[in-house]
Amino acid sequence: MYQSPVSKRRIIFHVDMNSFYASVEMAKNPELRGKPLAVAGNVEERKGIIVTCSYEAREKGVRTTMPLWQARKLCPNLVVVPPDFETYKIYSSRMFQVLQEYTQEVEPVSIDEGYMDMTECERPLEIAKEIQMRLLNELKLPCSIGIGPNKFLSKTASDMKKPLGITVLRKRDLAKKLWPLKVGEMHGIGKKTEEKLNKYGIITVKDLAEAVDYELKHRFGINGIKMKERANGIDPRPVDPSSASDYRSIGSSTTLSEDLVSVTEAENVFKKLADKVTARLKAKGYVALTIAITIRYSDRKTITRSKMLRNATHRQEEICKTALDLFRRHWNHEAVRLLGITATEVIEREHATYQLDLFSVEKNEKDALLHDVMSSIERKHGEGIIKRGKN
DNA sequence: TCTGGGGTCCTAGGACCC
DNA sequence: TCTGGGGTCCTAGGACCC
Repeated sequence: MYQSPVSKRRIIFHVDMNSFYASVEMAKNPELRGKPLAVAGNVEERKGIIVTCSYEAREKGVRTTMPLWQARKLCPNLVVVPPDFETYKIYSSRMFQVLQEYTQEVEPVSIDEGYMDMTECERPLEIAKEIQMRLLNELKLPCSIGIGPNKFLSKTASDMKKPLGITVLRKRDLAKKLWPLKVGEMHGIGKKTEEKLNKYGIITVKDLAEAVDYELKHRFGINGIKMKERANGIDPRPVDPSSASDYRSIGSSTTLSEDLVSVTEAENVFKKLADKVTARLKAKGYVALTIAITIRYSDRKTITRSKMLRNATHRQEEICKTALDLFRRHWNHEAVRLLGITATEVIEREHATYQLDLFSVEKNEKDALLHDVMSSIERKHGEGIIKRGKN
């Protein structure tokens, strides 16, 4: 039988920081330790939701995404602090620095979790303990570590014991540890998919592991097959250290303090959103080929509308104008709760092709001509335009 | 007094081309 | 005379995760 090169037995760690934002706040300010602490968005009631909370707060029933007023009702002495993302990023990079001392094969998944390929490690359990202790002693941050033969199992393992857990999940443990769980507890299966699976009589992970391939394929597409593989402990995805560094999209959105009902108001919001998106594109050296907007109405119905640009851009005015055009064209005049701008199809600026070719000027009509002329003026001023290209 | 903001990936339909 | 099938691009929306 053909043996793929990745069939070598692997040892994968999943390191997951416990209530990361709250833990950083406590590391920063030790007086907060042992208190029911919540990091909550804008203290304005409408935006006030729990982003993360300490285990002391969880004991009282406080949960992530819960509105602040509700959390305070459950836990009257809740200490609430606003998020401080700059500090979280600093702690995050220190955390990853520690992980990188053990292997170069570290793949950050989010600000507070990552995979490590520890296949070459002789004593994984001891090393996991060492990493956990170092993060706790040096950064004052607790974490859970899952150890398994692939990403899915290590991720599942790290979830099994929190806080400060170390859990090994081997293939031979599947029937005992994974299969009794409800399918919704599997990473990657959310509420909707769980409901759909339940409808077909698939309740536990064991049911999924034993389900008939063609039925899954028929009802869930390629994802159905993947779900079944995971339920059987199969996951060939490699740990990819480079995957975290490239973005697919960069966006910014805001829930308004009051519903908005005019284009003028929308214009003001889009200006600020475009400022943010522009700043972040520039900071990362990206330009965008497509601009999308999100409109959420007061009944929470949400639409997205997008437009491709002729030239990749990171310019605030162009992003703002495109967003506003989209808004004018698609807004149904009902009250708006949230607006967002997302730059998608982002590419590194230096990799984009610079050009102002006669062909496209001939092909496109007046506004293209105008646009290109404007752009060429900008280029003289060092702004440079970037042309959508096929390379 | 309900429910933020940052993302990723997948699907599906219509337009268009060969 | 009257219509195949494949591929790609673009747009919209949904599900999921942290």
